[in-house]
Amino acid sequence: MEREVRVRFAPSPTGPLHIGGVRTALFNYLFARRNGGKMILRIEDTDSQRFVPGAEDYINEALAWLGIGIDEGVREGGPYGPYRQSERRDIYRRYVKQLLDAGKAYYAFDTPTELEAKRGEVANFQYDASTRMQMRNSLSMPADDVKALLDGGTPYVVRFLVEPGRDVEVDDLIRGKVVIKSDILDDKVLYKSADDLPTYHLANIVDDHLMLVSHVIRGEEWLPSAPLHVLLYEAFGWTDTMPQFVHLPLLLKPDGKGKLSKRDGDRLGFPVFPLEWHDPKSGNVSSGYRESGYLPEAVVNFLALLGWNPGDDTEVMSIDELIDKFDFHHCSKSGAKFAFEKGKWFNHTYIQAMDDARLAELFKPVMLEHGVNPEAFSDEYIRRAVAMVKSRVNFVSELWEHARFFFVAPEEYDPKAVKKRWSADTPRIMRELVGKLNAAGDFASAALEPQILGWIAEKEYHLGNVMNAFRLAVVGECKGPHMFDITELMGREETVRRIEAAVERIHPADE
RNA sequence: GGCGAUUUAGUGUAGUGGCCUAGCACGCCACCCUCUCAAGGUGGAGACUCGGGUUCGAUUCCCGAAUUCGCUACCA
Repeated sequence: MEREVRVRFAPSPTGPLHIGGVRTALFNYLFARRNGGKMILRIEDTDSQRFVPGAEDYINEALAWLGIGIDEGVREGGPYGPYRQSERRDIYRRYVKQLLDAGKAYYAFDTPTELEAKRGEVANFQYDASTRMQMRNSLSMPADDVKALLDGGTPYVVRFLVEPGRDVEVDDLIRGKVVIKSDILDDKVLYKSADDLPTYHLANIVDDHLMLVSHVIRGEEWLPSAPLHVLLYEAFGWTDTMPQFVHLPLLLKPDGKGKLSKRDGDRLGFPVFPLEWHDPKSGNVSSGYRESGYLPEAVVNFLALLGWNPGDDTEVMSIDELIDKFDFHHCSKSGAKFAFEKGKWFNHTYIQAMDDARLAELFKPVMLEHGVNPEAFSDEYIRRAVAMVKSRVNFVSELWEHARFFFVAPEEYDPKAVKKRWSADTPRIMRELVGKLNAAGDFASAALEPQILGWIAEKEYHLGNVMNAFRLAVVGECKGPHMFDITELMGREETVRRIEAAVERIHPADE
């Protein structure tokens, strides 16, 4: 019978959550929801050396921003807690002892310095069946000596005893069966007495087992250690409930080589973190998707399509649609270069589809940043202004450069446009235009347009020149939405004021 | 070096032996639309890593090579 789907996202709080980690979290979430299962967030803080304060909060906030819901975790609680590994020491100790008692693990007293020296003198040194008897451990030393060291409080680690000569099989949902020889595996450290904490491998297996995890969905960088994990399940006698492994392809640098790293973002001009991160140690600030103006639903959609597809040509999908279509059958096996250009397009697409009122709300802080108080304008005015220019932006922040003229009269005029569209005769025509605008009854776009166009035709003026001079006066440059839509929103008074100001201030380039 | 994974246009991908003169999207180019800039519409350039097999027939199956990536810590 099928067991309940329970997946976990298990980041380690050593810094801000990376966008690749976000993708892993997303796939876990999508799979859990698709199968009516549970999503667990487990904090893997077994490396006391690399712990970074604030990282855990960051992880929670980032997932919340993206809409990746957690069913069980540090904040949410749940029946299999605690969900922070540093709080599970008792549990790990018990299982380490179990392995020790069963002879599947042993004590090792080699210091890090000794190991380092060994690696220096022996090429490709590996702590395994071929070398362990030459090292200082409970296998190579007399029992009395071991006991003495232990009693004396000598720091030690517990290593997993890997039996050589075996083919270890890992069944992966994306890659099929992967077989490796146990000979090439080393006796991994499972536990370190120095901080009374297990390493990833032990904690991971114990927790996944205890938390009833059905599918381990993680990045491909874990594939090489999956055989070790299989061996661990065997050693504990848990093979019948061993989770199904799924190793996701990695997110690669967009330009050259290697997996996407924290440095790449600022180097290539796109964020690699969901949220802005202020490093507590260095004080460095790394940009985030949220602060860069990305919409969470766009980020989710974009990320979902990096390494997965719905099996058809559909690309724009809400998170609910993604959940509905998600499966591992359509996951690709190879790493995906991080295509941030397409990410922009997704954001563009989501902005177009967004409700104008919501977009206007998102735009208000941007106005404030540019010294314009949104309170000085009606919500409707802002909403309509934003609606008119949104088709040309990828980000909410870009709305400003396209819509600023709705809020601030031009202070200067694009010199190239002036040169092209503002001739000696233009001021006269513009004054005439002002007269027409003042005389016009209805200032609505549909009503005003035929009147002005009619006047231009009647006078046999050059349509392009007049309209562009008009635009130049009102907008400050020759671009933007339909001219009469602009004037309708701006109103007669402001339109006329701007034309008069332009006539005052623009002097056609001499010669 | 060892081990593993991987391989369709610049990028993300569809494709499970004939429907492929290889589809879609981003990006790029052109045209249309148009008072401008976008958006939108239409069209275009652009790919099955290579070499052997298997087969009547391979992008699709097998073998080999190459490529790229990952792992190789008392980090995850």
